[in-house]
Amino acid sequence: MILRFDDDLDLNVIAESGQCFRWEKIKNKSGPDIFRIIAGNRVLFICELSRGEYDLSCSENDFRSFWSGYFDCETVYREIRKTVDPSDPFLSPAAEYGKGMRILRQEPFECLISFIISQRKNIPAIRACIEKLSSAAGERLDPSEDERKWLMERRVEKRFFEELYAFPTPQALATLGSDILKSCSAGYRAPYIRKAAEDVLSGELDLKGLEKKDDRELINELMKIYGVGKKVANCTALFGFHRLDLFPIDVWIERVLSSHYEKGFPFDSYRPYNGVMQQYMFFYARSPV
DNA sequence: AGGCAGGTTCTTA
DNA sequence: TAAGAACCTGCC
Repeated sequence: MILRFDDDLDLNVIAESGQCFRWEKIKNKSGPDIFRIIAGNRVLFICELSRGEYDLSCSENDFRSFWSGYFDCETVYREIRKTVDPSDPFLSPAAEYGKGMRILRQEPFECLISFIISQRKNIPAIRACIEKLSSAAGERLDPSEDERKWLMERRVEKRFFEELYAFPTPQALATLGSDILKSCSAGYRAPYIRKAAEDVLSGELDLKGLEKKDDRELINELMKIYGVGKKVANCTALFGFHRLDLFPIDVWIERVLSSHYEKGFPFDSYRPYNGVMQQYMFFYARSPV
């Protein structure tokens, strides 16, 4: 389907934002690059044809029922971006550089496990680990006939869609052999992953139930999970529970805060969207220039 | 070769 | 309560 969407949506920015780890950019010599997105047990291929015009592999129905929510199409990020203080010497250029950023609505369990994995790993390593886990324990994902047709027409190489795996369910992760878990490069995080999956499976950890808690209480609950500290809890809440005001502080943001905000970041000015500001700052701080 | 990468837990004072 | 060590693994 063709989508016309005039709010901020830059696929390159989101793919490199560090909020999601299963976006793969498929380079295309004879047209716009195509992004393959795996979310839960769904896959979507999408590219930007021209400014504000996107080509998606899904049906309009699938877009309405799932992807539009995933991309958080209801929220107008352009308006949030415009609230950035133009005289802020760091955030202002950061927001300009990160124009097109959105906060995806990702699935809480997938998010939780992904950010547990992320500790002391760089982004390529996080991706690799999640891919290994998914192919070891995830359900096989097969594009529909229509999607295949879409892919063939655009000359997408088969290796990009012939063997895809969903993110593993709590059940699958809880019962995965620890030797296999280790072989997915989970390292010392393996017991954390196992325990979190077991707790969700047993009902001791009720992620669905956490949705009604306020931000403070949600963070509190997430931090009770073995292997989840302040940073992972904040990332899970921001990206997995769509708590747009939460502001995860990792090493990159820490550097930004200490070098540009000695007197403190103006959180009060950006409520309830401090998390969006965090994404601009993170993306800008990590930019090659 | 040794340090480091989107941290957290465990130990010690 | 706070600082420091230890932790898997892969990549420079």
